[in-house]
Amino acid sequence: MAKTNTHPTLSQVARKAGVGTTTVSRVINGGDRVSPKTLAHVRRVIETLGYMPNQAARTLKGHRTKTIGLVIPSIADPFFSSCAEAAQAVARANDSLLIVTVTANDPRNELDNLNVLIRHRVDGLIIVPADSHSHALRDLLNRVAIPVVAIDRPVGNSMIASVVADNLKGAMTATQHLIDHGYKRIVCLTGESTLYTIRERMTGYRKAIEAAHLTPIFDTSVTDYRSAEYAIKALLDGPNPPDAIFALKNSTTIYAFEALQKFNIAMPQAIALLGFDDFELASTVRPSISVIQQPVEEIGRRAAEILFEQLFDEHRTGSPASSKQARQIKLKTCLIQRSSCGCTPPIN
Amino acid sequence: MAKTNTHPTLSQVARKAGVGTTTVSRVINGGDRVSPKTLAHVRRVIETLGYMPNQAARTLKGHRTKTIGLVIPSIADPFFSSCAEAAQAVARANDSLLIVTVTANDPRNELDNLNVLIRHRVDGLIIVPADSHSHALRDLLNRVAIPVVAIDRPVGNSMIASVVADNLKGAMTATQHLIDHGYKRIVCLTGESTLYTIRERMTGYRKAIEAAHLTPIFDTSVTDYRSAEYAIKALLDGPNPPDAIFALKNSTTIYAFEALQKFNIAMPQAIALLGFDDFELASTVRPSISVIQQPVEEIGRRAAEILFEQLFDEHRTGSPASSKQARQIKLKTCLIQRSSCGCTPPIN
DNA sequence: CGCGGCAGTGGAATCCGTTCCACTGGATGC
DNA sequence: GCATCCAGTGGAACGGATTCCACTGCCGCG
Repeated sequence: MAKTNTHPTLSQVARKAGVGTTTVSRVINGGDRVSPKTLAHVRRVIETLGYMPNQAARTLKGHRTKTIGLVIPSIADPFFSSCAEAAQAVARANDSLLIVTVTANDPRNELDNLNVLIRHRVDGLIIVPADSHSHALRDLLNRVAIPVVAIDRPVGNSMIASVVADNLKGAMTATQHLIDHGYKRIVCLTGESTLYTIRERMTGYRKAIEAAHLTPIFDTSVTDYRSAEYAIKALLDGPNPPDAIFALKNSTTIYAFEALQKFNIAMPQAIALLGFDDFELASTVRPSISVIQQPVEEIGRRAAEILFEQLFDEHRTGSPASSKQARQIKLKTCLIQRSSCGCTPPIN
Repeated sequence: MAKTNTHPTLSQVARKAGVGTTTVSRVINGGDRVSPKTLAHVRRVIETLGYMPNQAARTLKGHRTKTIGLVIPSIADPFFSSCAEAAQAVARANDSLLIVTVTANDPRNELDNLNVLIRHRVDGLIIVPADSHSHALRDLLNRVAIPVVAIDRPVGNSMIASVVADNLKGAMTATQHLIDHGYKRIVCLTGESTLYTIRERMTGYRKAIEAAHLTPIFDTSVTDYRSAEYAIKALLDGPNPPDAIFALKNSTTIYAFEALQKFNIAMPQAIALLGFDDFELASTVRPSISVIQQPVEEIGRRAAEILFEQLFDEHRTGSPASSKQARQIKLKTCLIQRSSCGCTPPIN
């Protein structure tokens, strides 16, 4: 029952310490313009009372909330959680709190989440737009006058800064790599193909294939283990069985890998496998899987850094800094050669 | 330049709509006690102005912030991110915002994070205590009069509710399973052994081993790939090579698996492997790895549910509900039989 | 000696929703 | 017909920290 249940307030501290509220406020904000004696005394009172400033009251007055919002499809997805962790670190370094909300790629959730964050008056936003072309999203982001950075996918037709992996080039590199190693019938497993990233990767694949005068082969049917088995069986039994598989995302890669295992199809002897996006166990499974690796942490980190830069500029110039064209950053991907695609892995 | 840069306020809405602030407040809170005509009119004005209530001002008056805090070691760890996602869902269902902060298991970060959350006047807390016996932590949690639920690890010597997996029984089941299948020299790979969960698992292992009159063999040295190779080589070259390995956590399981692969040691013929904590690819690698599975989502979900129950009780009774003894919930783990430990996996 | 200036301090207005209370006018009850 | 009640509404105090401005001493300089 020692619990007070109600937080002490600044003026209670002031009264108990026999000083004015101004002084207490100064003490909790660094103690400038306060005599050392008063400082120590007030600090002691704060300690004994267990006083903690009320953020809501602060926010109400000053205009920075030291809070930024991150809107992602899922926390459980390693890609996004790594981004989140990197952004967190930057936020902390800037003395800010990161609030993460999840959309499950549903534009309605996305709008809800954004509304909540805006109510909380976040200083800025990092967002993975569920639908790159949503009007509602663009309108909302245009209306709130805070810095926004998109990651993983840009927001179409807008002045919003973005940090994404160069999916197109990555896919080209991957495809070219397979071509260079003599593969001729390279099938591209897209999984769901509505997302921006997947479409970029599809384009990259097509470009490389066409440049080599080969035939692009797309399969959009693989969305789980079962469909992977089915699709791979169909492809192998077909008239022109593929000699390589390029899977455009993690889950698809794993489904394909699993199916190939099940059919006892040797990788890379019978079929090569190359995935887009790295995952921890890609190097542990046998054969280890070659992949295009995205700079996950860098995406989160850069996005947060750009956000805080914008915040800083805004603070300096007073107005919603938009002088320089919104930056569209594309980060290089990296081909990780392992054993699933016909090239000797580097000695390990 | 269409941007306003400053959010419209409730009284601006009121003025523009030609009504009182009270009425606008009622409209944004559901529209009770407002005539349909006024309601529609005010709604229209809100729409055109793009008005969004300022959460800070709300918080300042009413006492609920509709915000709960989650303090975990890492977002990138699948175990915790799954917990977080489950807790998120419950929070959303209760119309609350979940704020996730990460400690990297550092007690200092933990205290910092808690302070930030308390400043923000979260209604309640879910926490993975970095150090179960920290005085500072207990004191802080005792002082703030808000509901707290610990997950994964209980807070020692306190009245704080907790939701954890039954690590001890899980480890006993695992060990017993190995014993039942004829393994006699079962080595236990602990990895870092300071954490509560690991210690519980160690105890479970020891109990089962001793009940079967076997000799417990602990190895605490495995913390990365290299050390796993070293340790396993040493064990196999030793006088009494083990016939089974029980790894107490994910990373250790993977390191051990990798090392066994490298040495071309057949699982489970030469050595059985059983891990604690499931991971997505445990079923994909060859051989697939048997594990003790924790009810990850359930931990997050139950914790959040208990928190909201406490919040509800508190709301009903007015005071920090602590009538019934703080609940310590232990959730059952589950043995997932796959092929790495000498038992035929269920037909799949 | 007198005045500017500065360190140290406090009073009070301010930020923006919420909510208690008071008020109006029309409908209902006896 | 008069008292009651209620739906609908607005005024204004309130919550807690920040911050502008004003005030008091005291030092130093001319």
